[in-house]
Amino acid sequence: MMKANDIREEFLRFFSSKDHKIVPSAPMVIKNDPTLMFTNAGMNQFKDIFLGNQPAKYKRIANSQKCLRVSGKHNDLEEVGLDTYHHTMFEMLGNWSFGDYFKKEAIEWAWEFLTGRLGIPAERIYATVFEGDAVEDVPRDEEAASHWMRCFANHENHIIDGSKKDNFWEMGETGPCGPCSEIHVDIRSESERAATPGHLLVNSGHPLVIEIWNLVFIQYNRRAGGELELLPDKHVDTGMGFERLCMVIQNKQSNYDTDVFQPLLAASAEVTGKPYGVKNEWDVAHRVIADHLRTVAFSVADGQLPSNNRAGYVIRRILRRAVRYGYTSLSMNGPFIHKLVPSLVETMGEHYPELTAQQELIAKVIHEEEQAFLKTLGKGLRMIERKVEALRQEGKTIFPGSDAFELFDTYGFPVDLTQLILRENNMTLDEEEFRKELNAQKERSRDDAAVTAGDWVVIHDTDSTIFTGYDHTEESVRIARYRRVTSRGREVVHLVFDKTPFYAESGGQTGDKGYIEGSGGKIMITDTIRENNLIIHIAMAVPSDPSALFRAVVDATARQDTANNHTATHLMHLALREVLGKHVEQKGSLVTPERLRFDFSHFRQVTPEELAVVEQKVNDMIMSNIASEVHDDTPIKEALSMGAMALFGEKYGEKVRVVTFGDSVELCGGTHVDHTSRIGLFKIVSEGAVAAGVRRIEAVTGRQAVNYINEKLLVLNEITTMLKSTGNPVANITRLMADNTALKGTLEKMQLAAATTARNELASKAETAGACRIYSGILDKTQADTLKNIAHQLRLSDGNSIIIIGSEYDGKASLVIGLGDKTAGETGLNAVEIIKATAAEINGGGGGQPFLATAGGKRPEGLPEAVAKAIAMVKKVL
RNA sequence: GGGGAUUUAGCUCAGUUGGUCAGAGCACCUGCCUUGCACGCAGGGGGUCAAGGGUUCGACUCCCUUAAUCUCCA
Repeated sequence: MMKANDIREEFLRFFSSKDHKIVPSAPMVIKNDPTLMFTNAGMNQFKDIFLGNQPAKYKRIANSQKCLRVSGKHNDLEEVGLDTYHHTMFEMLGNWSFGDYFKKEAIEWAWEFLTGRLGIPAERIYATVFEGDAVEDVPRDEEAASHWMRCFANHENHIIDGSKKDNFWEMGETGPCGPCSEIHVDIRSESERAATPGHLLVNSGHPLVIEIWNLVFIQYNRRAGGELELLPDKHVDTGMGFERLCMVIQNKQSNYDTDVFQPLLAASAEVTGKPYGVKNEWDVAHRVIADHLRTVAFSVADGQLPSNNRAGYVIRRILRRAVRYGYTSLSMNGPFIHKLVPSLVETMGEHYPELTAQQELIAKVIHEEEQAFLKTLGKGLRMIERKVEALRQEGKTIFPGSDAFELFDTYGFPVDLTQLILRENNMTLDEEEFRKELNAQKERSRDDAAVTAGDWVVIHDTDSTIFTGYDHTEESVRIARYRRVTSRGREVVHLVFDKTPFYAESGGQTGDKGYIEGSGGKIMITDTIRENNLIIHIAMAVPSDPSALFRAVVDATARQDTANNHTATHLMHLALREVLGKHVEQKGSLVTPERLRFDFSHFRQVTPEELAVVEQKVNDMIMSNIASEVHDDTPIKEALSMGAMALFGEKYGEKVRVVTFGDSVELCGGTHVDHTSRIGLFKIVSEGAVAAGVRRIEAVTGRQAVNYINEKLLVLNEITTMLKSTGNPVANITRLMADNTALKGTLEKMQLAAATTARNELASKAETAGACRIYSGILDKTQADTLKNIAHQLRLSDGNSIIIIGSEYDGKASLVIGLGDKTAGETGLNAVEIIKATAAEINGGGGGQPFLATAGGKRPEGLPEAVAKAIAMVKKVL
């Protein structure tokens, strides 16, 4: 039997023999494309070539690409596990032609590979061709059909017309597109095939009559208005599902039965104690776990950790889906998926060294995520139990959809789990209401997210922008093209130049700001971003004459600050590896003019001592005034042999830019200082954790570092000045704190004593009215709190008391009325009423409880009046 | 990007349309009893109630802003 690894090799060898350049898989996580979070098709890394933003280096390319289909147009997540062929992550084998061969060769070679090299019988193969579409005014793809007719010895019923839905491929709303031709294979048994001919089952969702290869013939461009225009260069883009191909070649009925998944399923069965192939519910769960583990592990290896937004959140949800299946179907209520990582590394680590290298991190991240999710599950379970109990008390059996939605929306408690629990309690969910709430939320998000991009207006046709910013911050430029983009009612303009000194956000370094200036005046550039390889300058307006020549000027101060921070990041990376060890790998980086932020793999806290050493090493390198050495267009192999640190999950071309400062050698496209001394000073500001096994350091350099230290020194100076001491401020403060606690103790005692004195004095002057005793008076400079205290003590010690006291403090008047328990209960007096009536005298307001009320006012002179009035009020009742 | 939620002692969390309310369990310290498998008893330390404004006689509690974290939707 041909092993999966052999099949992949055979594919690459075959197309290599047809003069194709074999390229490595791009990372799964996409960094420079706002329309796409993950690579979801083999063609993603060649998108710029199709769009005409970049010339093709090779006319023919073939590869195997890691893909993820979990968001956007292709979202297979909820299907995974239920059947035997959906995956979140899969490998796509593909061959490409960029303006080179077209339909004839693409079809002939596909045929030759499948039937000749892999020996798939011709009678089991079916090909579809585009039937044409009247609305689009596109005819049937006769060209493709004629080539297929020459392949099949007996083509009757083997060439099938397909609709626009299945056989017209589009990348997105706009852009390159064209008809496609799919190859389907029938792997049913002889008897089944005799009973129902295969061509009737093509594209009908039969699990054993499946599409394995899609040949896309890109010949049109879809404009924003919806019309199609013919492309001058025609391209071929093909994709063949690797796991499905393995299933066909290995004579299996399911992708999961191939040697790609079997070891994982076996490990899952082992760890959970539930064998595969015994019970459908268990099997579904095992498949979910095997698939999702692959996805999460590769994602972490590519540098994308689970997090609470965007791509990271997608990864988190995938892992949670696996945990949930383990929890409900396999009774796993503790973390276990992380235990399967070694098995994955064993089967795929050889071809994907990034898995092996980061095995420990992957397992640790997964473990932590499992624990966190099990905790939210536990929380949700408690909430749902409370609600179920409340419903039971009321004798209801329908669980409100709004409650289920709240559990789901706010607490992340899966709705199918809610339903499961309700079934166990003989209750049902109001699903309609739930859906209504969900749709309402979707509506809100859609309204908010509306972004409309206009067509590019081309002024000067150029292949790609030349970046001159490594050497210049000013440049005379022409606008190559522009477009207007509206988002949330605000319009911005995207400008592309023929060449530019502006650095576009990339590799963690933020984009340059600045302006362009022409005869019509200045236009500010607020940011520079990168879409794939296009450098886009974000401006507020289109110049009056876009075809004119402009002077493009980068904000040089911000650029210098950024360069300081970027170079310092490299130096710190090196220092961290020297101090902590070689396991330190960059996991994220942000370089702005203000500061730098660096995330890296490390399993413990970095101690203050280690931080100090790192900081010292970086400052030593700064003071050594090391000159930069930059090698553009270095072959990647040569760069790596120079000791350059390549990052997993980063896409590198064959030629790379190498930035060297002494022992620090990195592959980097960013802007740097020419000598390290320009950085001036490096200061670490904070260190902390961002995820399991990942630490974050924030630091400042240059002017910002000086500011930072000055601010700290200012505080220290203030402290020493306040202490009036030249000695050690720490010792002084320690002593002060000790004194403070001691003083607090004495003060408390004295206050108690003063309050007791005041109380006694009030008691001695107390006058009797009926059954009650009135304690009244004006105390000397007493805080409202203390007054309250005294009143409270009096009312507790004497149930028949009426307390009316006031005092001036800090220019303000306070008044407190208290009633003993008996007074409050029997006389009908209410402290709140009294205080409200009397507070006017001190020009204030008040309130409280019936037995104790307070008031504050701005007129201390009114205090005697207020007290007298209160006494009068009380006496009237008694 | 939008909606919802959370933030109180070292940890896990209580805190009633604003009012003697800053608490519990675990952990920690001291003493006693005892020596093991969350031992028991007594006493004790520890909190700018995320940060900053505002309303109020009075704010952990109400309002606004900010931050971090969680969560759903895009």
